[in-house]
Amino acid sequence: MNMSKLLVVCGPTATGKTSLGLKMAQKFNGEIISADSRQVYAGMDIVTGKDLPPAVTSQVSNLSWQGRFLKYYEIEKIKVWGYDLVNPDQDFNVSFWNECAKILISDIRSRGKLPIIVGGTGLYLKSLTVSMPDIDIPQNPDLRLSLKDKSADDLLDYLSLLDFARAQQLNSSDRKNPRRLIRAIEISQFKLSGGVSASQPKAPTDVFSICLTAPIQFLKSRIDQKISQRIAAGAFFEAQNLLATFPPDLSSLSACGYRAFCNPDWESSWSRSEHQYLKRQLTWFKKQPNLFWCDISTDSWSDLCFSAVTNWYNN
RNA sequence: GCCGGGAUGGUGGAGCGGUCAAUCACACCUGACUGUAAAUCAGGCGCCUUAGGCUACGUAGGUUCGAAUCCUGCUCCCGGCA
Repeated sequence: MNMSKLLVVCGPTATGKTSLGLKMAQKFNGEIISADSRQVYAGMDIVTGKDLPPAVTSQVSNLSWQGRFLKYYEIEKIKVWGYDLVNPDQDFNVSFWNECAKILISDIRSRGKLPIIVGGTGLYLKSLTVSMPDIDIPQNPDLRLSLKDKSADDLLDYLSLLDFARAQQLNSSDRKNPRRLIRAIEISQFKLSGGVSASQPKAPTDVFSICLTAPIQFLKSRIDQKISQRIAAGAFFEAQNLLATFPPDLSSLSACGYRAFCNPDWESSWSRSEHQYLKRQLTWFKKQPNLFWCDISTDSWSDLCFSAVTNWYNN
Protein backbone atom coordinates (compact mmCIF):
# COMPACT_ATOMS: atom_id res chain seq x y z
CA MET A 1 0.00 0.00 0.00
CA ASN A 2 1.04 3.54 -0.70
CA MET A 3 2.06 4.87 2.71
CA SER A 4 0.66 8.35 2.17
CA LYS A 5 -2.96 7.27 2.02
CA LEU A 6 -5.44 8.69 4.48
CA LEU A 7 -9.12 7.85 4.70
CA VAL A 8 -11.57 10.32 6.21
CA VAL A 9 -15.13 9.60 7.29
CA CYS A 10 -16.89 12.84 8.07
CA GLY A 11 -20.38 14.31 8.06
CA PRO A 12 -22.90 15.69 10.50
CA THR A 13 -23.88 14.13 13.76
CA ALA A 14 -25.86 10.87 13.97
CA THR A 15 -24.96 9.57 10.53
CA GLY A 16 -23.11 6.49 11.77
CA LYS A 17 -19.59 7.64 11.01
CA THR A 18 -17.97 5.49 13.66
CA SER A 19 -19.62 2.28 12.63
CA LEU A 20 -18.68 2.88 9.01
CA GLY A 21 -15.16 3.71 10.15
CA LEU A 22 -14.94 0.40 11.98
CA LYS A 23 -16.05 -1.51 8.90
CA MET A 24 -13.54 0.33 6.76
CA ALA A 25 -10.84 -0.43 9.28
CA GLN A 26 -11.69 -4.10 9.17
CA LYS A 27 -11.67 -4.24 5.44
CA PHE A 28 -8.61 -2.11 4.78
CA ASN A 29 -6.48 -2.95 7.79
CA GLY A 30 -6.91 0.39 9.44
CA GLU A 31 -7.06 2.17 12.75
CA ILE A 32 -9.37 4.99 13.71
CA ILE A 33 -8.53 8.48 14.90
CA SER A 34 -11.52 10.41 16.19
CA ALA A 35 -11.87 14.03 15.10
CA ASP A 36 -14.42 15.20 17.60
CA SER A 37 -13.89 18.24 19.75
CA ARG A 38 -15.98 16.92 22.62
CA GLN A 39 -15.00 13.29 22.64
CA VAL A 40 -11.44 14.34 23.41
CA TYR A 41 -12.51 14.84 27.02
CA ALA A 42 -12.19 11.94 29.43
CA GLY A 43 -15.39 11.16 31.27
CA MET A 44 -17.63 12.79 28.71
CA ASP A 45 -18.71 9.49 27.25
CA ILE A 46 -22.43 8.90 27.10
CA VAL A 47 -23.66 12.39 26.30
CA THR A 48 -21.08 12.86 23.55
CA GLY A 49 -21.88 9.45 22.10
CA LYS A 50 -18.57 7.65 22.29
CA ASP A 51 -20.61 4.47 22.14
CA LEU A 52 -18.06 2.43 24.03
CA PRO A 53 -19.07 -1.21 24.35
CA PRO A 54 -19.63 -2.22 27.96
CA ALA A 55 -16.50 -3.24 29.88
CA VAL A 56 -14.13 -1.84 27.30
CA THR A 57 -11.42 0.22 28.94
CA SER A 58 -8.70 2.32 27.45
CA GLN A 59 -5.20 1.00 26.88
CA VAL A 60 -2.08 3.09 27.27
CA SER A 61 0.29 3.24 24.32
CA ASN A 62 3.93 4.24 24.26
CA LEU A 63 3.19 7.33 22.17
CA SER A 64 3.52 10.56 24.07
CA TRP A 65 2.03 13.99 23.56
CA GLN A 66 2.55 16.93 25.89
CA GLY A 67 4.07 14.73 28.54
CA ARG A 68 1.36 12.10 28.68
CA PHE A 69 0.84 8.80 26.96
CA LEU A 70 -1.87 8.56 24.35
CA LYS A 71 -4.59 6.00 24.93
CA TYR A 72 -6.73 3.96 22.66
CA TYR A 73 -9.80 1.80 22.92
CA GLU A 74 -10.07 -1.49 21.17
CA ILE A 75 -13.53 -1.82 19.65
CA GLU A 76 -14.36 -4.82 17.49
CA LYS A 77 -10.62 -5.53 17.43
CA ILE A 78 -9.95 -2.11 15.93
CA LYS A 79 -7.84 0.49 17.71
CA VAL A 80 -9.71 3.76 18.19
CA TRP A 81 -7.60 6.79 19.09
CA GLY A 82 -8.39 10.35 19.94
CA TYR A 83 -10.75 9.87 22.86
CA ASP A 84 -9.84 11.03 26.37
CA LEU A 85 -6.92 13.20 25.34
CA VAL A 86 -7.49 15.65 28.20
CA ASN A 87 -9.73 16.19 31.21
CA PRO A 88 -12.82 18.40 30.93
CA ASP A 89 -11.15 21.25 32.81
CA GLN A 90 -8.16 21.38 30.47
CA ASP A 91 -7.89 23.55 27.40
CA PHE A 92 -8.06 21.91 24.06
CA ASN A 93 -8.13 23.25 20.51
CA VAL A 94 -7.37 22.55 16.85
CA SER A 95 -3.69 22.96 17.27
CA PHE A 96 -3.50 20.30 19.97
CA TRP A 97 -5.67 17.96 17.99
CA ASN A 98 -3.56 18.50 14.93
CA GLU A 99 -0.40 17.60 16.87
CA CYS A 100 -1.94 14.42 18.20
CA ALA A 101 -3.32 13.44 14.84
CA LYS A 102 0.08 13.80 13.17
CA ILE A 103 1.74 11.67 15.82
CA LEU A 104 -0.93 9.02 15.46
CA ILE A 105 -0.98 9.03 11.68
CA SER A 106 2.72 8.45 11.38
CA ASP A 107 2.66 5.76 14.04
CA ILE A 108 -0.23 3.94 12.38
CA ARG A 109 1.53 4.12 9.04
CA SER A 110 4.78 2.90 10.54
CA ARG A 111 2.94 -0.24 11.56
CA GLY A 112 1.75 -0.72 7.99
CA LYS A 113 -1.83 0.26 8.63
CA LEU A 114 -4.26 2.73 7.14
CA PRO A 115 -5.14 5.74 9.29
CA ILE A 116 -8.87 6.50 9.22
CA ILE A 117 -10.01 9.85 10.56
CA VAL A 118 -13.60 9.72 11.78
CA GLY A 119 -15.43 12.76 13.02
CA GLY A 120 -17.64 15.75 12.59
CA THR A 121 -15.48 18.61 13.79
CA GLY A 122 -14.89 20.32 10.49
CA LEU A 123 -12.11 22.59 11.56
CA TYR A 124 -10.08 19.71 12.96
CA LEU A 125 -10.43 17.79 9.72
CA LYS A 126 -9.49 20.83 7.71
CA SER A 127 -6.32 21.32 9.70
CA LEU A 128 -5.11 18.02 8.39
CA THR A 129 -5.47 18.80 4.72
CA VAL A 130 -5.04 22.57 4.50
CA SER A 131 -1.96 24.44 5.58
CA MET A 132 -2.86 26.61 8.56
CA PRO A 133 0.32 28.19 9.86
CA ASP A 134 -1.42 30.56 12.24
CA ILE A 135 -3.05 27.88 14.34
CA ASP A 136 0.31 27.21 15.95
CA ILE A 137 0.59 30.75 17.27
CA PRO A 138 0.03 30.36 21.00
CA GLN A 139 -2.61 32.09 23.06
CA ASN A 140 -1.64 35.14 25.03
CA PRO A 141 -3.56 35.01 28.31
CA ASP A 142 -2.66 38.55 29.43
CA LEU A 143 -3.81 40.00 26.14
CA ARG A 144 -7.03 38.03 26.26
CA LEU A 145 -7.71 39.22 29.76
CA SER A 146 -7.17 42.84 28.80
CA LEU A 147 -9.50 42.58 25.80
CA LYS A 148 -12.15 40.48 27.48
CA ASP A 149 -14.78 43.20 27.92
CA LYS A 150 -14.12 45.28 24.84
CA SER A 151 -16.86 45.76 22.27
CA ALA A 152 -16.52 44.38 18.77
CA ASP A 153 -16.18 47.89 17.39
CA ASP A 154 -13.32 48.70 19.72
CA LEU A 155 -11.61 45.42 18.93
CA LEU A 156 -11.90 46.04 15.22
CA ASP A 157 -10.43 49.53 15.63
CA TYR A 158 -7.54 48.12 17.60
CA LEU A 159 -6.92 45.40 15.05
CA SER A 160 -6.92 47.95 12.22
CA LEU A 161 -4.24 49.85 14.06
CA LEU A 162 -2.07 46.77 14.49
CA ASP A 163 -2.63 45.18 11.11
CA PHE A 164 -4.79 47.10 8.72
CA ALA A 165 -4.66 44.49 5.99
CA ARG A 166 -5.79 41.73 8.30
CA ALA A 167 -8.71 43.82 9.53
CA GLN A 168 -9.74 44.50 5.96
CA GLN A 169 -9.75 40.83 5.14
CA LEU A 170 -12.27 39.97 7.83
CA ASN A 171 -15.76 39.33 6.55
CA SER A 172 -18.73 41.25 7.87
CA SER A 173 -19.66 38.54 10.30
CA ASP A 174 -16.22 38.14 11.84
CA ARG A 175 -15.91 41.88 12.23
CA LYS A 176 -18.62 41.62 14.83
CA ASN A 177 -17.35 38.45 16.42
CA PRO A 178 -15.32 39.35 19.53
CA ARG A 179 -13.79 35.91 19.80
CA ARG A 180 -12.44 36.02 16.26
CA LEU A 181 -11.31 39.62 16.64
CA ILE A 182 -9.36 38.85 19.77
CA ARG A 183 -7.71 35.93 18.03
CA ALA A 184 -6.83 38.15 15.08
CA ILE A 185 -5.30 40.72 17.41
CA GLU A 186 -3.38 37.97 19.14
CA ILE A 187 -1.92 36.78 15.85
CA SER A 188 -1.08 40.28 14.69
CA GLN A 189 0.65 41.12 17.92
CA PHE A 190 2.62 37.90 17.85
CA LYS A 191 3.88 38.66 14.37
CA LEU A 192 4.63 42.29 15.14
CA SER A 193 6.76 41.25 18.07
CA GLY A 194 8.88 39.17 15.74
CA GLY A 195 7.32 35.79 16.39
CA VAL A 196 7.50 33.24 13.63
CA SER A 197 5.06 30.39 13.51
CA ALA A 198 6.92 27.16 13.01
CA SER A 199 4.79 25.59 10.37
CA GLN A 200 6.22 22.54 8.75
CA PRO A 201 5.25 21.86 5.17
CA LYS A 202 2.50 19.30 4.85
CA ALA A 203 3.56 15.80 4.02
CA PRO A 204 2.03 14.87 0.70
CA THR A 205 -1.03 12.83 1.40
CA ASP A 206 -3.47 10.96 -0.74
CA VAL A 207 -6.75 11.64 1.02
CA PHE A 208 -10.13 10.13 0.33
CA SER A 209 -13.00 11.73 2.20
CA ILE A 210 -16.40 10.15 2.63
CA CYS A 211 -19.08 12.52 3.83
CA LEU A 212 -22.21 10.88 5.21
CA THR A 213 -25.50 12.70 4.97
CA ALA A 214 -29.27 12.26 4.55
CA PRO A 215 -32.37 14.42 4.22
CA ILE A 216 -32.67 16.71 7.20
CA GLN A 217 -35.82 15.15 8.66
CA PHE A 218 -34.20 11.74 8.52
CA LEU A 219 -31.20 13.04 10.42
CA LYS A 220 -33.29 14.86 12.99
CA SER A 221 -35.18 11.75 13.91
CA ARG A 222 -31.93 9.76 14.12
CA ILE A 223 -30.63 12.39 16.50
CA ASP A 224 -33.70 12.08 18.68
CA GLN A 225 -33.35 8.31 18.75
CA LYS A 226 -29.75 8.62 19.83
CA ILE A 227 -30.66 11.06 22.56
CA SER A 228 -33.21 8.71 24.06
CA GLN A 229 -30.71 5.86 23.85
CA ARG A 230 -28.15 7.97 25.64
CA ILE A 231 -30.62 8.91 28.33
CA ALA A 232 -31.47 5.25 28.77
CA ALA A 233 -27.74 4.54 29.05
CA GLY A 234 -27.31 6.96 31.94
CA ALA A 235 -26.66 10.32 30.33
CA PHE A 236 -28.50 12.06 33.14
CA PHE A 237 -26.12 10.86 35.82
CA GLU A 238 -23.07 11.53 33.72
CA ALA A 239 -24.16 15.11 33.13
CA GLN A 240 -25.16 15.57 36.75
CA ASN A 241 -21.80 14.33 37.99
CA LEU A 242 -19.75 16.40 35.61
CA LEU A 243 -21.68 19.54 36.40
CA ALA A 244 -21.24 18.90 40.08
CA THR A 245 -17.52 18.38 39.64
CA PHE A 246 -16.58 21.13 37.22
CA PRO A 247 -17.61 24.76 36.69
CA PRO A 248 -20.40 24.84 34.10
CA ASP A 249 -18.74 27.51 31.97
CA LEU A 250 -15.94 25.21 30.81
CA SER A 251 -15.85 25.04 27.05
CA SER A 252 -15.93 21.25 27.25
CA LEU A 253 -19.30 21.45 28.98
CA SER A 254 -20.77 23.69 26.30
CA ALA A 255 -21.58 20.50 24.38
CA CYS A 256 -25.27 20.14 23.64
CA GLY A 257 -26.38 17.67 26.27
CA TYR A 258 -24.56 19.33 29.17
CA ARG A 259 -25.45 22.88 28.35
CA ALA A 260 -29.12 21.96 28.07
CA PHE A 261 -29.03 20.23 31.44
CA CYS A 262 -30.17 23.28 33.40
CA ASN A 263 -33.35 23.59 31.31
CA PRO A 264 -36.62 22.31 32.74
CA ASP A 265 -37.25 20.13 29.72
CA TRP A 266 -33.79 18.72 29.32
CA GLU A 267 -34.48 16.20 26.59
CA SER A 268 -36.26 18.52 24.17
CA SER A 269 -33.81 21.31 24.76
CA TRP A 270 -30.92 18.93 24.16
CA SER A 271 -32.62 17.76 20.99
CA ARG A 272 -33.16 21.29 19.78
CA SER A 273 -29.52 22.22 20.20
CA GLU A 274 -28.42 19.05 18.40
CA HIS A 275 -30.72 19.95 15.51
CA GLN A 276 -29.19 23.40 15.35
CA TYR A 277 -25.72 21.91 15.45
CA LEU A 278 -26.68 19.60 12.61
CA LYS A 279 -27.58 22.57 10.42
CA ARG A 280 -24.29 24.29 11.14
CA GLN A 281 -22.38 21.15 10.24
CA LEU A 282 -24.29 20.78 6.99
CA THR A 283 -23.52 24.39 6.10
CA TRP A 284 -19.86 23.68 6.70
CA PHE A 285 -19.56 20.38 4.88
CA LYS A 286 -21.53 21.57 1.86
CA LYS A 287 -18.71 23.99 1.19
CA GLN A 288 -15.82 21.59 1.55
CA PRO A 289 -14.21 20.43 -1.67
CA ASN A 290 -13.57 16.86 -2.78
CA LEU A 291 -16.01 14.98 -0.59
CA PHE A 292 -17.52 11.69 -1.63
CA TRP A 293 -21.10 12.13 -0.44
CA CYS A 294 -23.17 9.16 0.71
CA ASP A 295 -26.86 9.46 1.53
CA ILE A 296 -27.39 6.93 4.30
CA SER A 297 -31.14 6.94 3.76
CA THR A 298 -30.71 5.19 0.43
CA ASP A 299 -30.43 1.44 0.01
CA SER A 300 -27.22 1.09 -1.88
CA TRP A 301 -25.06 3.73 -0.25
CA SER A 302 -22.89 1.26 1.60
CA ASP A 303 -21.97 -0.73 -1.51
CA LEU A 304 -21.26 2.40 -3.49
CA CYS A 305 -19.12 3.67 -0.70
CA PHE A 306 -17.07 0.50 -0.34
CA SER A 307 -16.45 0.21 -4.03
CA ALA A 308 -15.30 3.82 -4.23
CA VAL A 309 -12.91 3.33 -1.36
CA THR A 310 -11.64 0.05 -2.77
CA ASN A 311 -10.98 1.76 -6.02
CA TRP A 312 -9.04 4.54 -4.35
CA TYR A 313 -7.20 2.18 -2.04
CA ASN A 314 -5.90 -0.03 -4.83
CA ASN A 315 -4.61 2.82 -6.91
C1' G B 1 -74.03 36.20 39.53
C1' C B 2 -70.82 40.31 41.29
C1' C B 3 -65.92 42.81 41.49
C1' G B 4 -61.06 43.23 39.40
C1' G B 5 -57.13 42.02 35.62
C1' G B 6 -56.19 40.54 30.66
C1' A B 7 -56.59 39.27 25.21
C1' U B 8 -50.34 41.86 20.52
C1' G B 9 -46.55 38.27 15.15
C1' G B 10 -44.70 30.63 15.60
C1' U B 11 -43.83 31.35 21.38
C1' G B 12 -42.78 34.53 25.70
C1' G B 13 -43.31 39.48 26.23
C1' A B 14 -42.72 45.31 25.31
C1' G B 15 -45.57 49.26 23.43
C1' C B 16 -50.55 52.49 26.23
C1' G B 17 -53.04 58.50 20.78
C1' G B 18 -48.96 59.98 15.73
C1' U B 19 -41.70 58.60 14.35
C1' C B 20 -45.54 50.84 14.78
C1' A B 21 -45.30 45.86 10.51
C1' A B 22 -44.73 46.95 15.95
C1' U B 23 -38.21 47.15 21.30
C1' C B 24 -36.36 42.53 23.04
C1' A B 25 -35.72 37.31 23.78
C1' C B 26 -36.66 32.36 22.03
C1' A B 27 -37.90 29.37 17.83
C1' C B 28 -37.25 29.23 12.62
C1' C B 29 -34.56 30.26 7.67
C1' U B 30 -29.91 31.53 5.17
C1' G B 31 -24.96 32.07 5.79
C1' A B 32 -19.71 32.96 7.87
C1' C B 33 -15.96 30.51 10.27
C1' U B 34 -7.25 29.12 9.80
C1' G B 35 -5.79 28.22 18.21
C1' U B 36 -12.81 27.90 22.61
C1' A B 37 -15.62 24.97 16.32
C1' A B 38 -21.26 20.28 19.94
C1' A B 39 -18.00 26.82 20.14
C1' U B 40 -18.56 31.80 18.26
C1' C B 41 -20.68 35.26 14.93
C1' A B 42 -23.72 37.69 10.88
C1' G B 43 -28.17 38.58 7.91
C1' G B 44 -33.34 37.48 7.40
C1' C B 45 -37.98 36.57 9.72
C1' G B 46 -46.86 39.60 8.23
C1' C B 47 -48.27 39.57 2.70
C1' C B 48 -46.99 41.53 -2.32
C1' U B 49 -41.86 41.61 -7.38
C1' U B 50 -38.96 47.12 -5.40
C1' A B 51 -39.32 53.14 -4.40
C1' G B 52 -43.66 51.57 -2.59
C1' G B 53 -48.27 49.17 -1.65
C1' C B 54 -51.64 45.87 1.15
C1' U B 55 -53.64 43.46 5.53
C1' A B 56 -52.70 43.44 10.76
C1' C B 57 -52.41 44.05 17.62
C1' G B 58 -59.66 38.89 20.36
C1' U B 59 -64.38 40.70 17.85
C1' A B 60 -68.17 44.56 16.31
C1' G B 61 -68.84 49.52 16.53
C1' G B 62 -67.55 54.64 18.21
C1' U B 63 -64.38 59.16 19.39
C1' U B 64 -60.25 61.58 16.65
C1' C B 65 -56.99 64.81 11.22
C1' G B 66 -54.80 60.13 13.20
C1' A B 67 -55.92 54.27 17.58
C1' A B 68 -52.31 48.30 19.14
C1' U B 69 -52.86 52.55 22.36
C1' C B 70 -59.24 56.28 24.40
C1' C B 71 -64.87 54.83 24.83
C1' U B 72 -69.00 51.06 24.30
C1' G B 73 -71.18 46.14 23.22
C1' C B 74 -69.88 41.05 22.52
C1' U B 75 -66.65 36.55 23.01
C1' C B 76 -62.97 34.09 25.64
C1' C B 77 -59.16 33.65 29.69
C1' C B 78 -57.25 34.51 34.75
C1' G B 79 -57.75 36.08 40.07
C1' G B 80 -61.13 37.47 44.26
C1' C B 81 -66.13 37.37 46.33
C1' A B 82 -70.69 34.69 46.05
